[in-house]
Amino acid sequence: MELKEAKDRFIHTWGTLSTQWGINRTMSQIHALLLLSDKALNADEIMEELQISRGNVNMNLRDLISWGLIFKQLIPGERKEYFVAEKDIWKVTRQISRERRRRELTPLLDAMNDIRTGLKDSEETRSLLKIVND
Amino acid sequence: MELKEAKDRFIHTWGTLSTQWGINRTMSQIHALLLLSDKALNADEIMEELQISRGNVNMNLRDLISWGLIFKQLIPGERKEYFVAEKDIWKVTRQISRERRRRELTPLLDAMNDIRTGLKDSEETRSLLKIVND
DNA sequence: AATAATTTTCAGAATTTTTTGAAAATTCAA
DNA sequence: TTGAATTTTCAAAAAATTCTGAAAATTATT
Repeated sequence: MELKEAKDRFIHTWGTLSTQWGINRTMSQIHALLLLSDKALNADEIMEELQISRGNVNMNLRDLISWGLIFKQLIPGERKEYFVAEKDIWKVTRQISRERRRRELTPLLDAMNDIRTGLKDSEETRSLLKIVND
Repeated sequence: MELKEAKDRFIHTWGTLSTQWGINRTMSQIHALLLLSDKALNADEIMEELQISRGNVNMNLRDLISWGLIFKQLIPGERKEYFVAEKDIWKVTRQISRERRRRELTPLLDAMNDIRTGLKDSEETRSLLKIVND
């Protein structure tokens, strides 16, 4: 297998599986592409490589940045913005866990808390409280 | 807050957040409903409670069973099938992790393995191998 | 200040996922 | 058996999500 083919397969697999984790396909394909690239890439290069629109690239790059998975890199003398991925796979994993907790688990726990404090105490509430308190 | 209201809120919150984790809303609402119910419920009761179709209930019940999160319970003298959820929240968590690993992580690792073994060795492959090997 | 390059936005289009509901299949009781 | 009760399937409809592309906004250059 050639390097190009291997990379394409990796990007494709990564993108397909991600949807099952609630992450959209393009976002993870861009992430994979940057993970595998040893140089920083700009929007046009990503569009070209993945055959997707500028708007799509732009939105997903910003998402990836907000997840702390990629970073802008300004290249002196270049007008365009370039992007690089965090390459340390363990940092990546930790960062994803941290963000998920912040974005999704915390709101759930808050909602549970609201329920707990708002709930009248009674014999009946036991099973609910047991679950909500864990 | 009344118990009924608290339960409804819990089910709703659970269902909303789940989509961000790649689990569909109905599946997690049914799960939440069964988690909170101290008696086993049948399809009609779930349809009624969540206002969804029979087909939808049926499919998602089977999904939940295949995830090991709920179980069929046959009630003597009853024709209908009843369902109960695993109530121990830690067992639930462990079960979800285990299933996700089996269903999603394993295929990813397999795909990576294919790439690794199929890849010609060369100077260029280093960065890819580094990621794939971790 | 004018203009050229680049990025961002977002309404509508395309795609994907979920849901419905009626028909088919299955199960059980008489 | 027969048929009534129940469960399962699945094509089509509905809903949700993602993507496009052109216009608007921003940023840098002359």
